[in-house]
This record gives sequence, structure tokens and C-alpha cells, in this order.
Amino acid sequence: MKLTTKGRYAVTAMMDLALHQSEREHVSLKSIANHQEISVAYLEQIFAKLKIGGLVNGIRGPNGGYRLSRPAESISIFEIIEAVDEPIDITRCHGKKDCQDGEVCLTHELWTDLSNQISSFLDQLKLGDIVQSERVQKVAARQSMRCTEAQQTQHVSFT
Amino acid sequence: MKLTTKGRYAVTAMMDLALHQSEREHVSLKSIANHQEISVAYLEQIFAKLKIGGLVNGIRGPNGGYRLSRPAESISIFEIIEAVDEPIDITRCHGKKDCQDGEVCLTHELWTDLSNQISSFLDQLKLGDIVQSERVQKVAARQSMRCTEAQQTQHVSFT
DNA sequence: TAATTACCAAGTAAAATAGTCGGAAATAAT
DNA sequence: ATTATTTCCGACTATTTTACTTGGTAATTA
Repeated sequence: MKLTTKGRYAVTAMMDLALHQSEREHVSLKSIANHQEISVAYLEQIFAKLKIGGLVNGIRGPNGGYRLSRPAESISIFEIIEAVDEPIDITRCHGKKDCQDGEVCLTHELWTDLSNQISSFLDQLKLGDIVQSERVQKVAARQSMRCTEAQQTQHVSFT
Repeated sequence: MKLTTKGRYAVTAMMDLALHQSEREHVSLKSIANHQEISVAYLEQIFAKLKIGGLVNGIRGPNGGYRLSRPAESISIFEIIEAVDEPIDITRCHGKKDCQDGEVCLTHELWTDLSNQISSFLDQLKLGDIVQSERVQKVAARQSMRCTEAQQTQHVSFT
């Protein structure tokens, strides 16, 4: 698992879907592109992967678009990021049966522990949890949101 | 905050330091380079940033090297990654006082919530916690570790 | 004095990211 | 039927980042 802007776009696009699919039948990439300030063509690539990952369903034609294939409560952030960013071999001893140097494996072991913790944390975070957070619901109700000082705080950027 | 291999190198190098600084007075980049299968010159770049971040102290000359500037228990994974990967502006409305479209801010707000959660999770994870995990201590005691099937499980890759 | 180490700056090749372009297929509205 | 709209698909490209190199200087120890 790795984290890039592509992953961020994927997550925010999925948030968009979760927020709007109750209003409209389908949410078009065009509308998401407007919200996220990203090109439709690039979103297409991302949604192709989300579709392969079984997270969304697409419908063509006018008034077409996408829907979540499952309830937002059952879709984890981990799944979304996994779907768009192909994984890479981390430890260089992945194929070998054993490492020459015990020290190499020790730090690799430690890294594995850590990455598993991060993965399982992101897997417990569900799309539904975030979209339905109290603060956001209030804001959505207000209907005309402004960028607040919240944006200035620490971010997890994806590249 | 962003996550790349550089961040992974930084974290594993810091693990190395935490593990070995009790044995030797200082841990050289050369020894870390051997463990991590990475060039000394590249490690130098990483440690330059770790030093600026106040996480390590360097000592020159023969038998020189690095030590953690603080106890491993007080150093968070977040701090390490922050030190080596310069942050990027995420939301494109960062400078503006308000967004034109409320929808943009809504997803930005949601993203901020999520990224804050990830950041604080990684900030609670301390270097000491990982190095002192029971399983790893046992392994370290055995002294000649092998790459086990643990390496095959899900990883968080940093690019 | 010689060896060893951190420290520093600048440059570079390869890889990944982020994005574009040109179309084809499906569907709905006219 | 035709047209507009949308997903879908493959290939291509610019930019950025990564990972690494080179060539040195400064401090410290043996």
C-alpha cells in the first residue's frame, strides 16, 4: 500500500459519491471534476480502477454516472487506496527464503509490524464514518460552506 | 504529510538506531546502509533532514555516527516522516479566504478530518513501541533472524 | 599523519505521478 | 434516426520525485 495524490483524489471522489448519490440516481464524473478541481480524463482512470476493485458501478449515457456498489459504511479507506495504487514490493528479501544478514530481516520485521498497524487502522476507517461525522453534517446542512481555518491544520498529503 | 520510500528508509533507519545505540556509542551510516541495502550517500541526505528535525545527533570521526536525540519512546513515526518529506499544499483553496463553491470545501473538510485522524494515529505510534514489541524482542534474542511469512502480508509502502 | 566518519552542494538517470488526447460504445432525450 | 451525454479504453507525454552519484570539506581518533 502506498499513498499518493491519486489515492487522495480517489478518497475525496468516493466521499463525493457517498454524499450525492442519495439526491441523484447517478453521480457523473463531470460533477466530481468540478468539485475536486481535477480533469474528467484523469478521474476516468481512477474510476476504472475503483470499478475493477468492485467499489463502484458505472452507468453510461445521459444522466449516467457512478454509484457506490456497497453501503458507504462498509467501504474502508484502505480499500479505496488499495484499489487505485498498485502495491510495490517493500522488503528486498521478498522472494528469498532467508536473508543473509539477520539484521536486515529484523528491521524488515519491524517495518512489517508498523505497516500492518497502519493498514488495519485505515481498514477500520469507513467512508460512511467520515461522511456522517457530526460536524460535516452540520456544515452540509448550512449548504454554503466556506474554507475555514480547519484547512490550515496538519494534512496527510498523498504525494 | 506524505508517504514515500524515503519515509520508509527514515523509519527503518531510526529503528536501526534505536536497536543498536545501546550496544555501540554511535551507529554509523555505513552499518545502517548494510542493514537496509541502501547507499551511504542517500542515507546522508535523509539524516541531514532528521538532524534538522532534531531527531538525531551526529558525531564525526572514527567510531562516529548517530544517536537518537531523545528516548525512542518519545519519538513518533509521524515526526520521522514529517522530517524527511516536505509537506505539500493539499486543498487548492489554501490561500483563499473562501471558496466559490460550497461543495469543494465540503470534501476538503472531509479530507481534512481524515488526514488529521491518520496524522494523529501516526503521532501516537512511537518508535519505542515498535522496537520493543514482544515478537521482535524474541526474534532479536534469537539473533539470527530469517525472513518469515510475515513479510508476505499487507504492507504500507512508501512509494 | 592517516584513516574514518559526518557534513555539504550540486548534478543526474530512472521511475512514478499526474495528466492529456482521440476515439468507441452505450444510453437517453429530441 | 439523430444528437447529446456519458462511461469506457488505450496510448501517449510532461512534470515531478526518487534514488543515487560525484567530489569535495571538516572533525575526530588511532
